[in-house]
Amino acid sequence: MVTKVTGIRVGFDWDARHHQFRWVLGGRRRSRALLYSRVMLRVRFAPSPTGFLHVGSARTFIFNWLYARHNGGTMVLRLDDTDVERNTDASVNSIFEGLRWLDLGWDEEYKQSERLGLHREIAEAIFQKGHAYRDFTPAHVGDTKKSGAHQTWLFNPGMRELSREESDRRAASGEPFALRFRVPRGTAESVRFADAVYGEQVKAADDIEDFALLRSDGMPTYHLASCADDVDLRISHIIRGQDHLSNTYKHVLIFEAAGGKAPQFAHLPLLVAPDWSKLSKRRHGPVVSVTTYRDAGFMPEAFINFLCLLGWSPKDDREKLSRQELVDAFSLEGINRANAVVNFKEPAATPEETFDPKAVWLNSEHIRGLAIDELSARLLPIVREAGPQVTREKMLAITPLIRERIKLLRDVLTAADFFFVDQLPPYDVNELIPQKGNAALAAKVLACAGEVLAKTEFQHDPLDRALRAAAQELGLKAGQMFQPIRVAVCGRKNAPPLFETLEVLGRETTLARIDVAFQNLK
RNA sequence: GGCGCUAUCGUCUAGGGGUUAGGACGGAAGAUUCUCAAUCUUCAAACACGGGUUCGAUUCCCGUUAGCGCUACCA
Repeated sequence: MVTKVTGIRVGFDWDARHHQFRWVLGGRRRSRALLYSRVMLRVRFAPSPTGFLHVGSARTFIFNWLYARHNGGTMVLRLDDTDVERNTDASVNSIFEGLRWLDLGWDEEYKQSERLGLHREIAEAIFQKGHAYRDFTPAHVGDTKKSGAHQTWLFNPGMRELSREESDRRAASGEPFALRFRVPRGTAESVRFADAVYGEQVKAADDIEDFALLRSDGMPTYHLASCADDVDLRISHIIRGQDHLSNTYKHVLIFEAAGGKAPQFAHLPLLVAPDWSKLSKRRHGPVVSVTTYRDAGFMPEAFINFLCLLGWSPKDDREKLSRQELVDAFSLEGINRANAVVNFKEPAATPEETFDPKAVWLNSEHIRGLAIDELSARLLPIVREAGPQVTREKMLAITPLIRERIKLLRDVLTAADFFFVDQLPPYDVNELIPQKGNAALAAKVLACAGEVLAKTEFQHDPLDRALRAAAQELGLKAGQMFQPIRVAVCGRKNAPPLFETLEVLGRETTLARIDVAFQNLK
């Protein structure tokens, strides 16, 4: 394991001369290192840039970050980009875009492709120690699963037993080979590790195949590169998806062969689709991509909150948790073992129907938890980008009227639309007609309202008094009076409370819209 | 096929040898305000199945089933 003391490196270091990891204790400042000696917690998030950042990866990132922050540890971001065939810049950008939106940050950043020398050295060392062998079998083409190769293979016969002399000779002659790990066979040995989530794990070495370390083009495989970097970067805890649980045996083997000690593992249950299948962009569309949530108007803190509740629980009845509350509450013990369904709807109609209802609800909770000026500041760019060049002041006045009426930030565009235009788009004139009334009554109400509002101060209380008085005079219920006015100024029945709305709209706009409605009624 | 992981309301989960199996979302009904929303109240809704162990299992063990993962010179 790796320790570090403020600013001083303590832990495993790769010793190129002796082909192994060695313990190092803080160089010149050894005495101080000993003084402050404590285990430094280091975690990493290691996405491979072969696609956009998806929600499962985001959750892995978040859990790592939470664990680091909870324990005062270090968060490492490492791009696992050893698959040159499939890596794309677009993917790298998408991942950073997603992570930036999450706004959690990280402390150190690495790229595996810049560390190939280290990987090869370690592969060489493992080979020199006899834990690996050259496999000159030509690479399989295509998907072996589909080509009917369902039988278990554990090693390539003939290659494992190749003498060192012959192996060297064929390698020297330029024959391509993959380097495979020589897993102990027929020894009744087993590989074990303790997983912080899944408990004690044991597997017979005989059931582990001779996995590749190096491809025939000399590039490291994921297993090798990942483990080599984990040791070199002194990662203390590997928190990752459960799809790696069975790979972990191989990793333990690599850690041990490289002369290091395996870190602590914690595997996370997977996020799956409503039909329990794996989340995939091809099958489930954009709902699996983090940026989709951003673009739909989720707030990062709500999205993070939602993801944390998938496969983890604070063990009390809290649902809405702030970033800090999550940091405080997070622990590996709270992680579940069963896969969690992201309950989105497959055929997407409206954004609200697409996403997991709980995510939407949490977002509305976080919106309501925001101070008006803060919420207003988040809403403003969304509105401006959509067209209307509202002023900051006006947005600030509108915000309290819609805060409890929007679930996603983008809902501001539909909830406050009538504040953003000079003239209302056409609406159904029949909407102007109040309960138990007709067009004539609506016209009467609007005419009256026009008169009253022309001479009323545009403040909540005066408006309230004046309009209620007018209703009484006309012998109408308040609701019958308010509806025609509301529809006249908002263009629809469902809108924020009337007096506040009129106050923000102002006398001029209000009267103009009432007049238009009055004309339309004829 | 082989190896492994998992199984509590529709979904996320709490719980754990004796409980009215708790909470949340979503759903339904009602209250309330000028509509909507918010809020409040109430209701419906779960321990996958079969064997053990036990005085007693949803909880522990075994099996079945189902889902998922790994089984690539992908990560």
